[in-house]
Amino acid sequence: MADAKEHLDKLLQELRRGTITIGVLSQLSEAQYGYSLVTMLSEKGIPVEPGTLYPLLRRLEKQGLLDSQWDTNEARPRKYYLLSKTGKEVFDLLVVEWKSIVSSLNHVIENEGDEKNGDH
Amino acid sequence: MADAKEHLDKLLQELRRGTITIGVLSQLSEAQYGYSLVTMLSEKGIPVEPGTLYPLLRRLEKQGLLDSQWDTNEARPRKYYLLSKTGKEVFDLLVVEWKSIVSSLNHVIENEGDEKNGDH
DNA sequence: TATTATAATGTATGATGCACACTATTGTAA
DNA sequence: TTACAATAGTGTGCATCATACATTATAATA
Repeated sequence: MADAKEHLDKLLQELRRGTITIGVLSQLSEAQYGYSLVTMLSEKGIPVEPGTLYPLLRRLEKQGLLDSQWDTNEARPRKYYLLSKTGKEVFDLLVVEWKSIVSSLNHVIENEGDEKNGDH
Repeated sequence: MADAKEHLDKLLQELRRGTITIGVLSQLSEAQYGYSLVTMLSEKGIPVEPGTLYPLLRRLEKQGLLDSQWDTNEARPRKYYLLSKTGKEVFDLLVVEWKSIVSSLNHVIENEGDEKNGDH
């Protein structure tokens, strides 16, 4: 029983994987900095470790989906990220595909085990 | 523009990751063998590579979520997999969490960019 | 019979992203 | 000055997935 829980955790981790990216991109129509994203997303039910987020932001920037800019005027320097043009496009496509995945999966989950529809 | 597509593919792969497990588990209230799962899931909009599925099945069995049994009576020997008791429980929990993830994500996707709710 | 296609299972390898556990710096409040 | 919060960063290890390949057995076809 105890290790079923551990396996669950791992499976959940895999499930969440990739969704973090959508979550992040969804918040970057307006510029945000890393720390604000961490708290913001957590409040919205998508907890992200800083050690996960920061590398993610850098990856997305390197891929050209985000633009970044340091703001050194405020108290502590903050690095603001914003969706690039490409990022917007990719985000839109991602959302479309995401919905398709969700719909397929909901379908198999609900029809789970009931195979008895007129094919016998 | 061309490489945005590649990045998309990679992001999608990450998105799908983990969902395959739910898809597989959802079909195993009744015994199935690997090949039948591949075709079955593909028809239902969840394409899986055999080279992905077989290791996955073995993993899940090793974790105690699946039971397996060879059937050597039929033409070609087939290895049938079925949800174990633990597997059922884990699947149910996975589904709950999955729905929660979906709901959180849908929420941030739809509220994308509209931050203007009385907190300033 | 020889050949090809397809059903069916399996393995090895490589790329990649995520969590975790750190380090580091700067404000601010005690 | 001590301590904590805000803010950003790095390095390592693990697990999953895709791709490609290998293998056996049957069915079909020439």
